[in-house]
Amino acid sequence: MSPWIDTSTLDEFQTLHKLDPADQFQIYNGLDCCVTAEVFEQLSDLLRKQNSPHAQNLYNFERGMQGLALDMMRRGFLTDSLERMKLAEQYQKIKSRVEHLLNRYASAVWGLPLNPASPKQLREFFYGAMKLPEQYAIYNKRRVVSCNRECLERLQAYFYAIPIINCIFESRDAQKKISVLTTGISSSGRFHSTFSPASTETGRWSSSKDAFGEGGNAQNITPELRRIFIADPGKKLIHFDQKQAESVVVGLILSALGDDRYLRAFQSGDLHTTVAKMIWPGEVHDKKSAEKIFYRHFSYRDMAKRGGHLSNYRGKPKRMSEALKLPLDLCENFQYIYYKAFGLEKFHSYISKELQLHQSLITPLGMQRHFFGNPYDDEILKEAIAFIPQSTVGQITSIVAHRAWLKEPRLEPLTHDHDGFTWQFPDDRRLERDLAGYIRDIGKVPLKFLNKEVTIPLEISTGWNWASASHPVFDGKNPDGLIEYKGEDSRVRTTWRERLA
DNA sequence: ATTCCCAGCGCG
DNA sequence: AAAGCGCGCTGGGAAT
Repeated sequence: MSPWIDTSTLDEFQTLHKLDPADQFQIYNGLDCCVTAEVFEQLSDLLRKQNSPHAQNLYNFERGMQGLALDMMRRGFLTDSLERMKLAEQYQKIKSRVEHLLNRYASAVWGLPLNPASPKQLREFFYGAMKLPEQYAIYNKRRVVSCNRECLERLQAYFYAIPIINCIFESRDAQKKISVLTTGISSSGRFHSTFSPASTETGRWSSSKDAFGEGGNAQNITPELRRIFIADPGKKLIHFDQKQAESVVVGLILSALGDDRYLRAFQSGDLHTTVAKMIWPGEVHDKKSAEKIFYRHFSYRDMAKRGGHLSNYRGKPKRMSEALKLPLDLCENFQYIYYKAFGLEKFHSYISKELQLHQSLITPLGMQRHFFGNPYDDEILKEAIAFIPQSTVGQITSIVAHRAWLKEPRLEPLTHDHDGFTWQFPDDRRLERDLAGYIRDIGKVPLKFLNKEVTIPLEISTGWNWASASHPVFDGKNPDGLIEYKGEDSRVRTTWRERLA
């Protein structure tokens, strides 16, 4: 028999800690339920007083996503343990080797070892011991002396620093991957994440460690590591992504403002390839040549995508030249042509005007975001310019996943990555065709902005691991990876057969 | 020994 | 003066 406890007068030290643990848990439970209910009463009151359909819609929308999110969190994503251990070992070897080498270089310079993960040591080493000119990066609108990748790349102009910097890059790359491969995968070999449908400014989902502190963010896994993520035995992955999604939304807005050139460029072919052709007319003439590697694991097309995005969202040529490793004059020229070709300044000035009139924006899907900063400030303007495309695309993904979750139990939800979503389903060719058709159907989410309407096309792919089969990093050696589904997939699960043999 | 912040970096 | 936006995690290192 538990005592009556009045929590409004409960003293933590005088009373609570003297109760037996069962009673303490009861109190904890009671507070968890009752305080939540009290918060709800207060919040719904606020919502009523605000009398805004947008706020109520957003609340309903995000609340409705919780079941789907919980389903994904409980299921987790199976990983290939053997492959995972092999990769982790491989990166660990690379890391020890380059760090050994790095320490030899460092000893020669300043008689001490050098930890490539320590910003402090790196600064002292390059700008102190080696006397190289200080390089700056910008964090949180602050300009600081830094040794991040861009800064070190600039230091490669000093030839004697090149081998040292290369060691640091190799070590950092390896470490990043090791941490994903080794941190907290449950004993069943599954990677679990928390998915939060209501934690971002834009209405995107966020992903993080699971409730037990294991697993991690499933939204920042590199193409290379995605190969570790596999379908359960007897299952196959099906994935959609929204093609050039944010660009379409920018195109929709421009079109509603009376300029449909950007939307037309998208409708007449691959937009990012078109942009790549504009930047590298000598190297890129079609989609195939656009997919050649340009820098690290980025293709020309990837770079064009980033350059286009950056320019759409008001990135300047200087920033672009650093991000895309291109000469400044080329970027200035590119952006001049790009803006002129598509009339992007109309998009920017429209957002600026809305911001100044209302201090808020409403997306084609009815999500409203308030901007509390100075509406004449460029910083707020940039947030606002990025808001509508980001929000719209993220919410479409959620809508499609939610529709499937309500109606199609054979689609087991696994991950949400902003412009795309991945499920697994029982590995059967007829079912595969039906489900691909089903996703294509529910994937049609018309967007209306002012007087214009557009629907973002989906690309559907299937496979047994989460990496693209055709991604350049695999050099054609990922036969089980995702490939675009065009009515039939004649493959069988190769690695699985080898594993059983 | 633990907590907190920063720098750096992955994804969309 | 110049700066795309949105997230979350790790390791280093200072603070507690």
